[in-house]
Amino acid sequence: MLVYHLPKTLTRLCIRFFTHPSRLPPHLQHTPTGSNYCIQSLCQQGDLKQAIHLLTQEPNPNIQTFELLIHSCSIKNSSFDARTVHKHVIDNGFDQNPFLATKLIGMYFELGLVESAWQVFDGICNRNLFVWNALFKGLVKVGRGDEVLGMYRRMNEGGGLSDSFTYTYVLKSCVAEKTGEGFVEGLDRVKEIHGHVLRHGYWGNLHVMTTLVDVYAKFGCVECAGFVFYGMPVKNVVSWTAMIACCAKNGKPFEAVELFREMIVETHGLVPNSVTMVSVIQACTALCAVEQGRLLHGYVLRKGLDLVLPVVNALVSMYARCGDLDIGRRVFDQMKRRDVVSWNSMISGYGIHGLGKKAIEVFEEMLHCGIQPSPVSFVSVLGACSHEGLLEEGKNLFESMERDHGVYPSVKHYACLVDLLGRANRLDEAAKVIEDMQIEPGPTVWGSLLGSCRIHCNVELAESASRRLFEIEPENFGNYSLMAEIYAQAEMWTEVKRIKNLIEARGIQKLTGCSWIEVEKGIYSFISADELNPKNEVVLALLMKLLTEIKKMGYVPHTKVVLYDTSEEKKESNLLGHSEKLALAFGLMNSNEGETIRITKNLRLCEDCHLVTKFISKFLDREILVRDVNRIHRFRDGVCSCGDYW
DNA sequence: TCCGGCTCAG
Repeated sequence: MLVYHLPKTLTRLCIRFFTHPSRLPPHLQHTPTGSNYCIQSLCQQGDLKQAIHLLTQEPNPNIQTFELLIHSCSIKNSSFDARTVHKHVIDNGFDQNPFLATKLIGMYFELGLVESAWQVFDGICNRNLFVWNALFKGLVKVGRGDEVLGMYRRMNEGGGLSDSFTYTYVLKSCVAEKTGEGFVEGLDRVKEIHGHVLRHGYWGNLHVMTTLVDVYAKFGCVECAGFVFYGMPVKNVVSWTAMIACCAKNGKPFEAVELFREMIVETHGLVPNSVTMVSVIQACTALCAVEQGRLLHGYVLRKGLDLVLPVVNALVSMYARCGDLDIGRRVFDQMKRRDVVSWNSMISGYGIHGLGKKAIEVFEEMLHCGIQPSPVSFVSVLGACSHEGLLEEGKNLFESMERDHGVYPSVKHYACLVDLLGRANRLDEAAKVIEDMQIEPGPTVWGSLLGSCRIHCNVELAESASRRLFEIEPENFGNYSLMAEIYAQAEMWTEVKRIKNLIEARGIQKLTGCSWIEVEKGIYSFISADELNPKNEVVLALLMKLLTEIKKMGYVPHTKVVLYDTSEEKKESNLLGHSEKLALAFGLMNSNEGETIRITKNLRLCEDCHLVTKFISKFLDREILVRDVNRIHRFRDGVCSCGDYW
């Protein structure tokens, strides 16, 4: 009875109690307002079924009621109810209401019912900007970015003006499109939209500009991203983070860490958030900078960011990939909550160390905990099998993917399988797998086969794989160098020359070897040089001294990896300039006896460097850790953890 | 009244 006298605003506050018409105050019973209250109340309590039941009896539902009903359908992920509610929207004459149309479009995209979303959009005569934006947002969400640009043009032709939201969606749609229609076209579109953004005066808008930074980053254009970033009149944590992530993801981890420092030192009041931390931890992972990483871990703990799953996941991965697998495991074990990414981080951590059996163990533990494996879980565990040569286990896991877990093998999984078979010298079987594939093999799969051919010196199969690779990936230097290496191993020098001519004729950019090492919390990079750089004089002197010593122990330079047809002497000198050797010598000069040396390299470790590092680890009784693109090599007492099989 | 930017596993 009290409610009877309450003013309207207070009555609204009481809505949550009106879960049934009988609970309404008398003056609201059997009135449209009362029924609306009941439906809204039920939606808020999550009882969608009952709400819809009332809806069928309600003569006059209003816009707010429908808004809540639509929202509930998204939350409950119920397509059936969604269609019922939509039907009622139409029956009640709201089908031309732009507000509800926006909500309906959002709902249908949320439910993955793209065609229904389109129908709502097409049915609206007077579309306002919200309706357009809902369409763009939804299309990006469901990965149909390729349909955005055409609609954006149509909107412009119809005289519609964009706002900052429109630009962020349209920009993101270019990324979604990147994989589908080609890289260059996508990038051109970003530049085109960039022009629109500037012409319409959005150059100072934080959201739009940050999206631009991110989108350029996703295209790998660090320069363009930097241009936008440094041109921003006002920056906040998010824009800084976008730029840091851009560097971290695009092979410039060093710059990422520098930017992080700059952000903390030079800006006032900008506090890194969890996303910033994830990005900079990722950069440290790339650099094998575990000391930096430890400092960041401390910061994470002080700020209570260790409750944020992605942050801890990034830490687990950082320790594991930097060689501190045990610490990674400890962080993992202490997690209160784990998602599939946490598990995958741990699985791939074991994999990169060549501990396939441990990786399988963790994978099974994950299943036991009721976590549904993701496609990445299989990439990680199959990769781990491959590193330890666990052929049967790997094959069984591959077969179980679809059968037991409903995960369809993608090219990456096939690449793992081909690698697994190839490394085990089952090259014909590997080739058969490719032949029987239901999907287009693509460069990763052919690349796996070519890599295996290198291990087992199979020139014939390598030639057929490389022919395909040169066709589908004409710009990838790695393929040419791999093939040249295979010819060099077989001492087919004319063919080596032919490949080198091909590289020149096609104007392919050579990949420079680069190694990083952390010394006293500073990070140093070394670039491989064909000519010895006098700047590295001290480093080279130490290196030569070491080489003289290990030659006495039986080291013979592995000059076959040098693809120049030149004198043995010149070849040896070329080997000396490899970045990992320079980094190693630098590390030895700047560390204490007994300290582990950690180096990371952007390419595959060459046979000669591998050999030299083995000898040096024995000669100086040092543990040396080298992470190349594929795995971690732990050198101890003249032996490498990879078993010379990488 | 309706919508935004940056992150972890391969």
